[in-house]
Amino acid sequence: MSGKGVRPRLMAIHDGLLAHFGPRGWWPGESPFEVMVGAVLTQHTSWKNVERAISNLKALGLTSPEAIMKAGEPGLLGALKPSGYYNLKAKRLRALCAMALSHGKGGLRPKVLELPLEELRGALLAVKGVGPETADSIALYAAGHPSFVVDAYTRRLLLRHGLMEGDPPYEDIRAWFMEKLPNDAALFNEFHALIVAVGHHFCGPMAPQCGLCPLGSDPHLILS
DNA sequence: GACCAGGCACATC
DNA sequence: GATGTGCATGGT
Repeated sequence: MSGKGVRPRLMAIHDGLLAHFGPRGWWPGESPFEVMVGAVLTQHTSWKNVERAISNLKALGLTSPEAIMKAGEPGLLGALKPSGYYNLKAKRLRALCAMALSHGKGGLRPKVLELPLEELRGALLAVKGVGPETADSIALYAAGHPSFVVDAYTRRLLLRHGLMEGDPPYEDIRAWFMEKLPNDAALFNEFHALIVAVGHHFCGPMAPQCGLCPLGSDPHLILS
């Protein structure tokens, strides 16, 4: 879909969701580094389980890239267990930490986060186990860059509203949002968080029907 | 017991 | 390039 009416429509969706759900306060995390960890651990995993794993890491003092490298893979497995895919995530987490440390330390706010957006994104995407959604989550929520995060709910929202058609690749959807919306990290932050909120509301296990798919139960909210 | 969750890499056709 | 599969726990 093209046309000048798109931005107002997107903003109306954003505003409607904000009015309904309130500010989401994303990302839940005490430091940029904790956001980075959470971004990897939440891959295809509910946030509840990620919280347990993060809590385990904290209890073991594994709260910095250095500590996680020092712990080794086996030293992470137990803590990561509740978040699922723990063998995989131990590797991914360490690969991310190694990359971060290669750009200098920085403790709870690793130096790598100071890179310009596209450089940071490239560095993140070069890490095995960090795909576009994880990279953009880190760029936006840990570094504060205006990088729009696209997830499964975002896709459904666009298709449900007829804003895009077919099965556009991740990069196209991200570029589309970034072209239509003002370049504002705070807006991207809230918008993605609100999309996840409405996704949970309509598509989560509790929802009898999905409001973002053609079976929609309450289109008013997201069509407003 | 089936299905899903704030993905990603890799194999195969 | 499109589609399929492994990775794994915890809630509904």
